Amino acid sequence: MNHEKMFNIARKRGFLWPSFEIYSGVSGFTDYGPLGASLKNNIMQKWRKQYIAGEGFHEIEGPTVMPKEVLKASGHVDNFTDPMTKCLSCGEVFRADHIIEEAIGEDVESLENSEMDEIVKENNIKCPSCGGDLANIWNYNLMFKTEIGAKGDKVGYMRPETAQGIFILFKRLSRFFKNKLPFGAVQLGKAYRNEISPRQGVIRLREFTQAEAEIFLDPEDKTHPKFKQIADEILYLSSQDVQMNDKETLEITAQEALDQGVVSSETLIYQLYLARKFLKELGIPDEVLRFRQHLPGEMAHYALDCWDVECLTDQYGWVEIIGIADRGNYDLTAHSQFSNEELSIYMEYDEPKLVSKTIVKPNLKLFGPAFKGDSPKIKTYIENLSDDEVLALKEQIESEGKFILELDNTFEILKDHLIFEDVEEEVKGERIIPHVIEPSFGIDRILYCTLLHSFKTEEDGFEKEYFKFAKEIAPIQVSVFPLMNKEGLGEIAIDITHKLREAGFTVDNDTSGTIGKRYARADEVGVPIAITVDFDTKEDNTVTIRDRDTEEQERVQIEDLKEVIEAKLQ
RNA sequence: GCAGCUGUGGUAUAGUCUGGUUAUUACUUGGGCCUUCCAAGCCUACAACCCGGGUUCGAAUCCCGGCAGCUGCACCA
Repeated sequence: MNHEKMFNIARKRGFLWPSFEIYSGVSGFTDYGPLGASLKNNIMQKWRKQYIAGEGFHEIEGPTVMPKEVLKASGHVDNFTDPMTKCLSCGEVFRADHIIEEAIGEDVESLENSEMDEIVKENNIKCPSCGGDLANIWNYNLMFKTEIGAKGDKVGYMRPETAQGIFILFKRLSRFFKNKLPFGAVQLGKAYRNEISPRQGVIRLREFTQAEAEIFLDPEDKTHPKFKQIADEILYLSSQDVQMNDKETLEITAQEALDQGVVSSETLIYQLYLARKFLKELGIPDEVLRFRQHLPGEMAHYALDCWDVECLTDQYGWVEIIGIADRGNYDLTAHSQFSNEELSIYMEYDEPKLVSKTIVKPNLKLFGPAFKGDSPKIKTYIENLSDDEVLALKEQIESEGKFILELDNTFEILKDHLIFEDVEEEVKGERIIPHVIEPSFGIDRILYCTLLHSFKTEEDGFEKEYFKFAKEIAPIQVSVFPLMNKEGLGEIAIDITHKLREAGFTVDNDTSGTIGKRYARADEVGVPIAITVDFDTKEDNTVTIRDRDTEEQERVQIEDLKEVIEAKLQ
């Protein structure tokens, strides 16, 4: 693990470049060079393979600009902010709550801005650097704000996470999945957060790529059909208990994690397992991973349970690269309220249930004449009472003989106006709001950790530094070189390069320097397979094919190359 | 956002304190020679003073502002 050396080579060979460099750069952004972009695509493609093909989920792609309403409902407009104030004389900007806390020694985090303004006035709090007056407090929102349309009166934001794009499609998705739980939708794409001071390279970006899956579940049934297959897998878990009581990391099977209640559901455990499998196949080993449960105070207010997957780095310490949360029904409930849409799903019972209850209806013979023109609205009120309210009404009328109803007028409802009936009703199912389990991957951070942990150094006369990428994600799959640049070997190498490109491989052709140097260059960027054209090639149409990891060579007929390479890349 | 330190070819650096020649050296990269399988050697070429302003006859060097990086503080729903 060596951030500095790794980062140097990553820059030199075209993985990660600073953004807007010729204009001195802007922090919080990064450019992926040719190999970086390719590596990132390969990682995302692998993610798709695992979560779409592997789990039967489906991918959607929503807009990155969202109207204010969506983010109002999700809570981002109101809560994704810091209160700020500014000195009117020197222009310095401060976190308002921090200045106040410092001045009066009280925690004011939960107060409204206007309340904090009051405190500033009452306590005569001034600018800490020059003593000037402070402006009224405003909220600095971490979202990038923009305008939709020419009139500029429709406020939009760059999405701060991809998840909301899935929640707002719930009705459509639910129908797409034939209204059957569980189902999962995924989205890969950019998200934006205008961080106040991002300083950790690709670890904390203002524009970053997420891959998220939203798995919609029956709240009563969070079992997972494939759980049995992974029940014996060992998991390394740092639970709340482990963290708070300084215990050893748990090393238990998935089944034990479930039985002991360490993780709350089969589906959540299964997702932890999947995350680990994914990272392992990218070349990030168990030793540098930690599965850490959020502490009670750390957990977002909506989360029922939340686990972070963290990866060890030498430069930044433990870095959160994946979050796996049980968000309950928080998001769907919020969007349902704000949009007035029914975001629930009808669950049919295995067997219809017989429910006995009391219903109430107006005794129309007496009801109509008693209330005349007012009867329709009173009737509507009575019919919309909940089961419990009907019981309460019945009780009151039976004991007191009447019920006073306050609508736009006061009405006196007598016992004779109503008919109560005890009935048995057959209920075939009910509408429920699904719970959501969300694995959320930070692709840029995962790419960084992949680079870091694929990076190897060896002392071999000189220092050898190279990326040993998992074959599946190597940005260049094959390098082809002539042994020497003469007697037409170069032309044969170019010919093979073209043929392999047509066969669908990413192929590099390298003719400069010596053969040893070319191998070294290929190794540096983790090319798994190198092919050398030599003088025998001209005689018998064979080439040597060399495996990066074993350095073993074998001779292969040119026409067999495609199959041999395919087999080696498996 | 605050404080401190830093900023020279692709990389690593000399020069900055004490202003003055064509900005040092190595590696890398491109072209060539040589070379029969893992960074050999030789020739050659490309390539830099973070940006802007100021002081000065003259600024990589001194001063101011900005940007970026590192460290600490703060922030990270």
